[in-house]
Amino acid sequence: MTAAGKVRERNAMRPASKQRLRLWLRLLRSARAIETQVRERLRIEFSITLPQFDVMAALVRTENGMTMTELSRHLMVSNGNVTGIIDRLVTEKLVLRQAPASDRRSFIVRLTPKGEALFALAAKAHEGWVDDLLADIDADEAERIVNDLDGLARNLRGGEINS
Amino acid sequence: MTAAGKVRERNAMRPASKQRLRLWLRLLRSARAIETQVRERLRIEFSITLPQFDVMAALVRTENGMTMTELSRHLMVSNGNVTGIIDRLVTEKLVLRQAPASDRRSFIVRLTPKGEALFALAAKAHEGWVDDLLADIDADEAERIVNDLDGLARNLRGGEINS
DNA sequence: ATTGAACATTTTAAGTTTAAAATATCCAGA
DNA sequence: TCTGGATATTTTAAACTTAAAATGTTCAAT
Repeated sequence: MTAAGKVRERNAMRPASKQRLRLWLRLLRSARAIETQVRERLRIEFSITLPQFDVMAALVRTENGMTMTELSRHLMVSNGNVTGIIDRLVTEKLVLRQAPASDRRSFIVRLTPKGEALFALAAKAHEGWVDDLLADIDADEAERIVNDLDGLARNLRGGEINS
Repeated sequence: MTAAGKVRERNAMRPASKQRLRLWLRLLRSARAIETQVRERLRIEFSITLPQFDVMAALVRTENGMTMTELSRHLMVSNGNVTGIIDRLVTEKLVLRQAPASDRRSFIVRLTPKGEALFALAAKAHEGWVDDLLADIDADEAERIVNDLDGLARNLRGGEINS
């Protein structure tokens, strides 16, 4: 038997629970490896942090901004967390907080023109980095995994799923 | 054409770079969703944090402990980070630092018997949680994704790959 | 033996993250 | 109108995280 065949046989013998545990560890490890790369490049090339990039990526899709709670849910981070990230983005004049007339509890967060311009550059670079980092995975493989992960995410209460 | 067929056609039209970007966003989202669940349950049931669990998981596999640097590389976190996590685990008497005679720069970190006992319980529970969370993915699917992610990880300098 | 580069770890500063408590506001029902 | 539960956000405390600088140690080449 080939070496690869032996690996397959050994894996097939694992109970499903062990396979899923392996999958989870791989998932975490891969996500961390990519995150580390992206974080470092964002810092060096654009002087922004990954969470700040994530917030801007959420905002750029919306016509009318998002509230703090919407951001928190979309990014799957705690609500208190968003406050600090937005504070720093406001300081850098990349986003602004607007008080809607209708509900004085909430704020609408929007990108400023400066934020839009910076994000456009960063997003373009970001797509290129990811394309390089994932170069070993072709489009079909990528789609298959995306679909598998979609099924997975439906089991987990909480987070939104977006394009 | 079926709705699923339309989705496939639309996805097939995307350039590979967009597909890879989608994959990365899904990967991050799935990992976060699982992490949130695991973190909460570890805290509630075992009063430990996820990073502390990760450290103990690394240590339990070793016969002779690991140095701080080995831990840092294995977990793919910065070296300074490990210091604080170990400090807190030492306070809880779950691990201990040993000074090896050979090299006074380094420390060997080991699980205490208390740490081993706690981790054994937590690891068993953890495997069950992950099995539930990933229940939609069968063993074959899991193995396929694991293999795909392995190929991916090889592109990324740094992190170790482990069973 | 000395020196200097490499290595292991800790420290520091800034930012992120969470859970939980506190504040302020909204809104529906009595 | 009033009251209470729900909602939106901020604050707080503790832990995590990183990058970079500082400290101490090792080791090889002189």
